[in-house]
Amino acid sequence: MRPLFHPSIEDVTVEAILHALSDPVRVAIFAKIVGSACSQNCSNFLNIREKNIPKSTLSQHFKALREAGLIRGERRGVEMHNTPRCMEVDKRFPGLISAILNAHNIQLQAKTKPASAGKRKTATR
Amino acid sequence: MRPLFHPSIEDVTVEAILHALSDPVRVAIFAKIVGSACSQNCSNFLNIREKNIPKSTLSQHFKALREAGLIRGERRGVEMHNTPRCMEVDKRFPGLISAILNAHNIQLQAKTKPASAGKRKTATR
DNA sequence: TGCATTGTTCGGATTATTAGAACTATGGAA
DNA sequence: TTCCATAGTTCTAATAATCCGAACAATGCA
Repeated sequence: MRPLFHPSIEDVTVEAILHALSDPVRVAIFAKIVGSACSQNCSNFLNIREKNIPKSTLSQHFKALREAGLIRGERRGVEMHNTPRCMEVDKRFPGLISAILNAHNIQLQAKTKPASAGKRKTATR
Repeated sequence: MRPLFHPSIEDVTVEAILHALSDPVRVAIFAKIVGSACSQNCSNFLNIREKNIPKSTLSQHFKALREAGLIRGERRGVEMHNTPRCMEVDKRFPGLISAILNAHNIQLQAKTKPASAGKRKTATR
């Protein structure tokens, strides 16, 4: 089996990061990896966002996140440990990841409680 | 000709924004629209980033930016005036757009002058 | 050795992106 | 008014990317 490829931090591009995080499943995965204290293996995400993701698709998603430079994957025995590369990425592109994750959270909150402050003006032209 | 569609700000999603800006041509267009004082028409971008973009492709790119909620397009006579929607978007997703544009600038600078401060450590592992 | 578990790779179907050609819409000049 | 130039859009077909089931590889354990 082919060894995992990780770009060195100076080869990481904004385009690749944005593309990787423009997929709802992938942001959800990334957000969970960032938010959890210990590293996560892939199968923890077989049903994320109330959807059943086939594991072949999951594998591709993790590959996309890895090759965008967002996570680091390390095989440990039969499973894989995924850790975020936020520190490095943040040094290269300050504030980028936190702004994206923050926006992602705002959107989630607006979706789960739509009756709150979101509708003060009925339709913002 | 079909009227232009613009999403209202609460329908704008992070995914759509990231996807729109994950294309090198589209970020370049958007950055220029944001950076210029007056509104820009589409044909100003027929050759951006030293590439010749066919106008049918350009038209699709502008549609993508519009429908992501990033710009507002307004037909004035024969041409179109494009203005950014940064204010609205920033109210919804604070810091998102500026972080992306900032990262984009960092990347551009690193590309145009690769011999400067970018290589203090020969290879950042 | 045999098997369960975890993740990858392959192949075909579906979907998105690209760009040339034909088209629409507007403003001016003759 | 008629004709033409200009600015964008839509149509269509080729190409590329994505998705997911099936087959596979790699590890750990009974």
